[in-house]
Amino acid sequence: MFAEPKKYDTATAARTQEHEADQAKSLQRKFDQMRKFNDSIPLKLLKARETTMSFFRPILQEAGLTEQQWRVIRALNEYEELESKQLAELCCILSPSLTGIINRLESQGHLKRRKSTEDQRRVLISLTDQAKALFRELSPRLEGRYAHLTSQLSQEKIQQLNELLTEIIDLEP
Amino acid sequence: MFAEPKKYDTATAARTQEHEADQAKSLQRKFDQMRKFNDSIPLKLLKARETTMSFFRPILQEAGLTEQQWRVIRALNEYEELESKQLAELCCILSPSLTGIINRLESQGHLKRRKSTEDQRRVLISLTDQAKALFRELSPRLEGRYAHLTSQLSQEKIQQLNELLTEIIDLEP
DNA sequence: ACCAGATACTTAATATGTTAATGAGATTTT
DNA sequence: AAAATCTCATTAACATATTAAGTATCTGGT
Repeated sequence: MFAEPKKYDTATAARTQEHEADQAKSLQRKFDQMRKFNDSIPLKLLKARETTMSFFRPILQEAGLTEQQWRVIRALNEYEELESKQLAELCCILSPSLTGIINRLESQGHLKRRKSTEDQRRVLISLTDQAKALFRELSPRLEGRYAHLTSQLSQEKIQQLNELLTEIIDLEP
Repeated sequence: MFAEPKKYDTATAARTQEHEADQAKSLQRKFDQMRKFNDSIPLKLLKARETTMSFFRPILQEAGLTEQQWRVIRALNEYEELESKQLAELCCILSPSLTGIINRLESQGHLKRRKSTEDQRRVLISLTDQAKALFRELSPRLEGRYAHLTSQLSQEKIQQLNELLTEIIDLEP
């Protein structure tokens, strides 16, 4: 059995429908026997991530940082110094994107580049004192928001979710 | 107790480390008592989504479609005709992005725009026959990949994951 | 009927995502 | 050792994400 086919039901859309006869048909699905648009793990992962990020965005925005920039700073705070490639893998950011992010953070005085002495191809990246100070300032507030987020689910659910996500992450196409 | 602090351990990094004495220190964490970089729900959601999308990307790429474009086509295939705003909410795409996506899909002949007769502000969007045909061609292959993906987890885990994600999606910051 | 405010979509500006190609430096092969 | 190959970072070209501002249209109160 499938769940009852829910019509498009955000508050806005509900209001919209009343005033829009054009769409009487569009809100009725064609094939209720097929997998629904919303019944998609990738889409739900996207939406879930969006919700979780909304907990942190205001703080980052106030600090003038994007979420990707914060990920980079956070990773460097933990590992001291990393190659571009390592940073990319840790932060889940592709190399070409990371180049730009590093450029901007560098020009803002948040991090330093140096070339590896042993392999001139590799670039080693680390935080400046300024960025370390920024991290110490923002981190507690963001951790507070993280606690607020996780406190709304039980400890078991967090555990479950972590395990499920880890399992998915390790799947191979 | 915390898990043992894992060093950065992708295959590439492992190779890298051997040749890179510069980083002996960087791979050792500073404060092992704090929440780890990788121990983050938002990051795991991002990585999990990335893994799941890797199941579909080759097919979409071969068809010359981005994942966002496919999301739009898929939604329109189900709802026949939608307003820009409804489409944005369904697909989890912000209006400004959607404008561009719609423009490109329209110029490729995949969809049609028309203005609502009752509210001149609203734009109603629907698929062309060409796009419907494309959907019928791609859908089975993509559903096959989706089945391949879900078959690697038990039915219960899929169920669990769906519930957990739905719960997170509905959280309010 | 009028007007202040709300709504839908678009534009603008900047940052990032994505794939392909490039250039410099290392590694392997012959 | 020289050539072919591989690797890392960057650049290029295009698509999308994000926030703010703009335009046209609609709504509700007066």
